[in-house]
Amino acid sequence: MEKDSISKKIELLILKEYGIKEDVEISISKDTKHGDYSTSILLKLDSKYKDKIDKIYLFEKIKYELSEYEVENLNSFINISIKKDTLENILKKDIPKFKKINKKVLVEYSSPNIAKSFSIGHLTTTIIGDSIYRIYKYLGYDTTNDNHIGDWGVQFGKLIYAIKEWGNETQIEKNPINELNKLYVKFHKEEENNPESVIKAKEYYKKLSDGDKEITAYWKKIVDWSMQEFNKTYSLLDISFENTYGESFYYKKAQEIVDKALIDKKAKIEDGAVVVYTKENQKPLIVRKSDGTSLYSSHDLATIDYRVNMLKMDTIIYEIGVEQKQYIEQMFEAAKILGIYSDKTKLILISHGFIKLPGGEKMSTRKGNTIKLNTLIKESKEKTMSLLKERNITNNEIIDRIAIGAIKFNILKRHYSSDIIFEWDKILNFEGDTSIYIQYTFVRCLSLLKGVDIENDTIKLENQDEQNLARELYKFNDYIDLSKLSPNILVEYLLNISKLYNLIYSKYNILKEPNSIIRNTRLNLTKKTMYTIEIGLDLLGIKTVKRM
RNA sequence: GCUUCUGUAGCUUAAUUGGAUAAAGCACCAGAUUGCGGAUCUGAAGAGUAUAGGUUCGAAUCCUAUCAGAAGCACCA
Repeated sequence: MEKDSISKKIELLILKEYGIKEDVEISISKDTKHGDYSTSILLKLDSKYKDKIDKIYLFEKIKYELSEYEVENLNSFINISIKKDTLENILKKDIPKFKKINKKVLVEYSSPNIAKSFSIGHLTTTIIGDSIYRIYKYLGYDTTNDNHIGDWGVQFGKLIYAIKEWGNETQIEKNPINELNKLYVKFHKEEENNPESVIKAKEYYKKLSDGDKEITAYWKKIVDWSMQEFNKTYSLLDISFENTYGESFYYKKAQEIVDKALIDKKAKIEDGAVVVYTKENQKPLIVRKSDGTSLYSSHDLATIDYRVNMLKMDTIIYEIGVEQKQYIEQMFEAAKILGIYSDKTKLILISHGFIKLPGGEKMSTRKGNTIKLNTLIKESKEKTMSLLKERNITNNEIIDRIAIGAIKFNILKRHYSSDIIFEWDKILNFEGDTSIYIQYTFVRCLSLLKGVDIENDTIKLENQDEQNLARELYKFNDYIDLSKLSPNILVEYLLNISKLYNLIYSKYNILKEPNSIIRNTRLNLTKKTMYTIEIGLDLLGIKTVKRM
């Protein structure tokens, strides 16, 4: 990345000149007036070391060091611009690939609960997590992903009770999640007047934990039924997981961790349950229930243990809802106290906001006001289909790519932490800052280049519009790096590229341009824009189309 | 009650984590078309970032208080 190489050069220079080790942050300039990259290092050093540093002298040194760029000093900000001939040269070349980085990264996302339907509430984690996974991989990290499904816990005791009491297996098999959901709801109604059912359910969970054959067989069926449906959804969304270690994978290890914590006196028994004290003024974390069974917190501790100590991950990213934020942070804390991980491993929590209904109401399975993902996809497809029909396109793959892209884009374009109010016309908006706009730009490039020969040796950036586009294209890799935990930055970037290209497209001739050098330059810009969009959209999990 | 988070044009959101004149889309208004795909392009208007203080060369971003909203508070995940 350009950014990093510039910052390293300046850091070295400062070290050599003053013996000071200082991080030099290079940012991509927001305003074209401020060049391509800029840094406020002079101001920072000045306020930190006052008399030791001569700003003018240091600036001259930096300017000399960065002679391959145009460097200027404006109110003590250093603005760095890429020279025109560098831009022209780079336009001839392919987009550079990132080198392999010897760091292991795991991204956990999606993580639905077995036997519950996949609502649009799960969409955020699934789509953002997937984009983060794709970006890390592209950046060269040794990256993997894990769908931490909720396939263990008392709810299975409840479900098994419900199936045994009221279930009809052939009926369940036809429409598993729907039927299981009904049974689950029925159980919750029943438990009020029949306390016996809860006791029974807990017994089943205990039996499951102890490996009882009959109960385990039920559990397995429930998991398989659900996974079949989830997998359909994932393939529709073009999302795949390298690992699906659910909670069931960890419950035994969880118990061992708790046993060890007790021996080490890092956990204690209170009211029959095992707890770990974390921060002062904070309620302790329960890691084993008083009936001896494990629960989510201990499964999560075992999960960290496995990822850090078995898989040797350097960075673990959790893409999870805000409602779990405080809990997860406490659990991280507990993991540290128990010696499961140290600062050597980075645990990153990406906590996304809610999807709410208009009026601010939260969706909940119990209230029955959830919007199913399948419904959303269906609506999006119908809208796409009717718009494409006007253009005589009925190709299913094109419909899918546009419809699914629009859904993903709507989630990815905002910062993950903000809540989303679900309104049909907004989430299915096809105008303005949308994936459709970017896909359309791609189609324009593609159809323009059809059957055209591009020469590589003659490129001259004649006007400001062409230069602006070339400059932005040049920074693609910098932007990818910036967006690794915030895909919305990449979204913004791709929209900007599209805008810059569309301006050129409407303002100038490309194919009809008589001057062969100018024509060729614009064709190269077109090609580069096209590839940039294709790679960029792919990192968001969105596909391009050939016509629309 | 305690803890955490949020508050930015009429609406939906950005702002590279403390940097330069707060940036877009929608809606509204005015324009571009015998075009390489108009799902396009140009322009205008619109906020000084909930409020009041403070720290700093420099604040939407940090600190304090107030107001408004949301979430989490032990054997669910």
